[in-house]
Amino acid sequence: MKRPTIADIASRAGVTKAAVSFALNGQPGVSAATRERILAIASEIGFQPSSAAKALADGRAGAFGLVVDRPARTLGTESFFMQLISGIQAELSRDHIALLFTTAEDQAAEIDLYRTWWAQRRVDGVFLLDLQLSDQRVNTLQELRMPAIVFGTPKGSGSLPAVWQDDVAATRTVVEYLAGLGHRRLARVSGIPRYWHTKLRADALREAAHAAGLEAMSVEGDYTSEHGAEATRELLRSARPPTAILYDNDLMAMSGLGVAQHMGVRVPGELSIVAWDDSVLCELVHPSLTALRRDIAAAGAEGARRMIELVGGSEVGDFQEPPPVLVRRGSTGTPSRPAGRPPHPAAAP
Amino acid sequence: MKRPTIADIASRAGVTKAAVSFALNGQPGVSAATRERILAIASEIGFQPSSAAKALADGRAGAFGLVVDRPARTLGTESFFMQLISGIQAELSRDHIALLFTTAEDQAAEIDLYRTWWAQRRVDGVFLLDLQLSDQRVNTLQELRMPAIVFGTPKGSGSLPAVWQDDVAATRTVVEYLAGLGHRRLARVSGIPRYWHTKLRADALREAAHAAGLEAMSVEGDYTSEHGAEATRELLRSARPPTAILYDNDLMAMSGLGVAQHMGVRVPGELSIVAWDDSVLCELVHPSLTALRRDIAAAGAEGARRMIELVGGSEVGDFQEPPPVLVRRGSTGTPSRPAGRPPHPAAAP
DNA sequence: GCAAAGTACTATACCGGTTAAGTGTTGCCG
DNA sequence: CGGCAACACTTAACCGGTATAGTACTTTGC
Repeated sequence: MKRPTIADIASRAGVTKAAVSFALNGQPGVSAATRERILAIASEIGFQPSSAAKALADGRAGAFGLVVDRPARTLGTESFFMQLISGIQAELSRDHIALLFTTAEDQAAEIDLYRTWWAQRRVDGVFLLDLQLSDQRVNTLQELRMPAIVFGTPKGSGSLPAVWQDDVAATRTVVEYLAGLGHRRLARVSGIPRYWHTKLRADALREAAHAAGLEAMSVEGDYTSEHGAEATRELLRSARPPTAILYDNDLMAMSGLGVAQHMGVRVPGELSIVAWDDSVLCELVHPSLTALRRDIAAAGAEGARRMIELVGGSEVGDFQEPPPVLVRRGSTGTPSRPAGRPPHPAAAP
Repeated sequence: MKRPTIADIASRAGVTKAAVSFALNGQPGVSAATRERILAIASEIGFQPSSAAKALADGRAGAFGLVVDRPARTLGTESFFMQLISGIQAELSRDHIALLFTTAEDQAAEIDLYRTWWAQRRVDGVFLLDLQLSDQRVNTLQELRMPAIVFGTPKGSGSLPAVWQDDVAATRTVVEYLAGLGHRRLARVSGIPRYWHTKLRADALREAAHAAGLEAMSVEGDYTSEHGAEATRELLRSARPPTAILYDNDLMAMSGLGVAQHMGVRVPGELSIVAWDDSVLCELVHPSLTALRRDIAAAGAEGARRMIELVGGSEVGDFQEPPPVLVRRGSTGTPSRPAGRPPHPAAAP
């Protein structure tokens, strides 16, 4: 009933603990015959090494950490985390590495947690999310010399390797698509401005719109449906409302759609809507939402692979994900009433 | 730069490791003066005990596990897990206990994971979700003598303590509310039938409807929006469609609402909708959805407390959560066209 | 005034692995 | 046939804590 140790295997095989350790880890020092006998016994009694003993002996916790510091309620896009975690875990489970996952009240609590985990040797490294413009976590981790992989832009990640998607190219894709449909006035409901990706997307929108000869405006949001609704009302009530809005997440896009419909603005007839982050929500509403889809699980897996290399002592570089795919659905179309302009001015130069 | 150990503290305090251990753990065996000196040094150098060493010495991993085996895509939008985890973590962090969280492909993989965790002494216990009618996990955990807390009905949880909500009472609340509004024909779009809570709710609906003199029908769903939509179409096309539908989760309720509106069925005029599980989604749609709200984080915290007691060796019993609250919103009302009956037959006995 | 009891420690074994150093046997070569 | 290397192990230290047994010194009791 008691969980077996290498000592149990050793006595049953008539050798010492050391021989068992060699056999189990593929080290030289035991004959092939003995090795096989030991492995047979180990698998027969279902031996698994104690993670604590292993951690103590080799100085590796055999675990990584992931903390989310957004308040639990406003996490609109939880599917993100589940997908990320299952992608990460797919890689980690092969090496029997565990993932510590938790939520934190704020960034200070998150940093505290890193300090504690590191001091306790609970984890060998952590995954960082939602990089901010001047991110204290990066400094802390570098100072602790704690391995970390950033999911997000390498800008501002310091020496920490990043797994990132090209927000600039993605923005350009959306702008060109909308321009091609005949839109001339775009708006964006952004996420929280202190995040790097928010800034990158904002800059990219400005540039891409300029390059395509379009007007672009921006309203700040915070990923909640309330802000999505409020921002949409504001935009649609303005003197020269946009004919297309790009939302920084699916939840705001959804509530924006609701607001537009409530105000009697036809989608996509009078307003096209694009969501950043595809999800089941986008398919669920009427019309369904055109969205940027990203393979989150693949990013998680890539990050996990890099983390393993990193704690193994290798030099690890940044990794750029394949560009997100624009999934075209019912919420985007040719603007039928483009506020005093012909429907397809782009087609008539 | 190296992380300090009790040996470092011992040499700085001029005592042995044992004295430091006594001082840090509040054991007798050191004078008050020495204890204070040791504690001062410990906090000065930011000492935290190595979790591995501690685990090895006292046989406790200092961590619990939580596995979800629903496919990552379908559990996407439910904030359930985040809330549960933050509730659990709120209790665990006080004792510096970690939470291992991961997803598994299916139940077999989940059970494998439990076996591995237990054999490796990675966790001291696990939290179980979505109890099924004949749940192999319960058998496995009992056989391994692995501590576990079930989030869900005590029926079928065997000897494992459960933290549960009274689905029967909640169902009755909904039925009585709808009956009070004048509804006479109810339907339910259920979750996956192999789950205990699905069965309990089904039985409860039948009984409560019978008691209130109502008709009740049921269609099977699987928590995805596709099934929610399909089931709704089926119900509304039937010869005698219901005037109210109770959905087993928010996502199916949302898509049901969409289908109804698409079919030209007015909500709540011709159809009332109630969702099990409140979330931001329910507030987001038009009309907003009446829903059963449960304090998930509180349940998580309660489960965590019980888990700590359980691995501490105490006898732990089941805990019944406060009944879920019915949050009344725009999706429910008096049936204006109750299929050939007067609007308020309940009021005219 | 001296044994018994208590206090404040130290010394050490132990948890279950890994690993460097040591030992006995065999094989090969000149 | 002696010497040395290679092999197949064993011995023992170590990781960083906890816990038990032991020791020196002080206090208490009669």
